[in-house]
Amino acid sequence: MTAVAERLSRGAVDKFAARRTELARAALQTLAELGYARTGLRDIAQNTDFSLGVLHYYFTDKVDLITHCVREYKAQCVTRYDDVVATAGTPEELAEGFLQKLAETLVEESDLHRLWYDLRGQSMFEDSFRKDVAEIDLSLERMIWRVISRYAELTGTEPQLSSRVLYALFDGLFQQALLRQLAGDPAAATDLRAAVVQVLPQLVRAA
Amino acid sequence: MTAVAERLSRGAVDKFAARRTELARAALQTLAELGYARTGLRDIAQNTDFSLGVLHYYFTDKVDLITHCVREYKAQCVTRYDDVVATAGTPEELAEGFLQKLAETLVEESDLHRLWYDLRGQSMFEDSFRKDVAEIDLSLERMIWRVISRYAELTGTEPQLSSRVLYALFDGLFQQALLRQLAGDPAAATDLRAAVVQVLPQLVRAA
DNA sequence: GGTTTCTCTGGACGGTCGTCCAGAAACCGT
DNA sequence: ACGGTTTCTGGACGACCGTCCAGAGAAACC
Repeated sequence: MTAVAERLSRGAVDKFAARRTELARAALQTLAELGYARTGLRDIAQNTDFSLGVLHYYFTDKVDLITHCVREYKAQCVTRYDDVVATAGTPEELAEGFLQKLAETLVEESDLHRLWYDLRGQSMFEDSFRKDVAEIDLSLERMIWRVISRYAELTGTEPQLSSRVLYALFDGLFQQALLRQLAGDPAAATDLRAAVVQVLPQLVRAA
Repeated sequence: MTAVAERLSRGAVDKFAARRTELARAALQTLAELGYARTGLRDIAQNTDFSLGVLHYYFTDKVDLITHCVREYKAQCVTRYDDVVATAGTPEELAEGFLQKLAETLVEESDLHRLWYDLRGQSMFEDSFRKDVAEIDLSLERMIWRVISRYAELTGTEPQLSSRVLYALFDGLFQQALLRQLAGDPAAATDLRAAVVQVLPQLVRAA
């Protein structure tokens, strides 16, 4: 049993876990800035108030740390559209709220999103990430499903495609928009909105 | 002027360029196996009949090598569906041929495809790759466009979405299928076929 | 207040990385 | 057969990597 696991299984988990989260959050920021391939533990430590050693004190190894980063990322973004879904009373309102958030996060959190695609790509090579990445992908799929199924409900229609396919389509649109956003294309967000506006009505149809 | 550039600008380019291509091809294979983050120049050299030094003899640095890998990749896959497009006489024939190739490459060239997504992800962090990646992405977009516009032609309809949006949608579908394929899901290819069959007819409509 | 436990530091360790080069080997026209 | 050029080798270089630890400092407990 590692020191970390031992520590976690004991009583006062709160403070220990809190610091882990704090460190994971800092690591997330550094990773989003540099990318997985170019981020070392020293880069991460330098982004905190602590030294390199603490990372090994709170995490067993690099994989453990990055796994917690990924979990932190998930917590941060999986509920992004839930407010909109909960409060929208008309399909137009829902669509507009969804589009707004979509374009907003594309521009303002582009670094975080590119990290997600980076890590999902890593999971195609490294088994250690596969499980967590797959879990997050599923969470994102459900997030999209909540939006679309609610949209269908509000329009009195039903989704014509499975949750999986719907997510794949939106993910493709978002990823292309992100590429253009990061390349400095000022029209990336606008074009993403336009694309979704075009696609959205075709995904649902009268039951 | 570097030694490599000097060599290239002279007369007998053929043999030099041929070896560069040979090395790039070997590098491509190694990268597809290990991924960008875990592939060193020594791994690549070990996959050839030569030593580490030759890599620096034929390429100025790692970026130069990988750039040529990416170009090699492009040459290898951008014409994948052109035969089908050229020979298909009916929409059904085209759709079936497209689906066949799509599922085939998903299974048999999954390593190469995951490398593409890996490198495209890298281009979100590293400027040096951005230009080449964007160019290949455009080539792939046009590849998809040739398929879809021909499909529309054969059905007497017209594409309802722009080339860019169409590519983003297919790319999303393919990437999700690839993730499942690499995770060992035996239904990945079948499900991709099913998804495309569902989506394809919705993308074109009577002019 | 003394002692145990938790937290953190700063540096060391072996290993791998990209880069570079002196010189051997192969190839060339003459 | 020979001198010049191209091609290739094998190893060296400094930098950076993840990991680990001895011990300093802080906190908690008796």
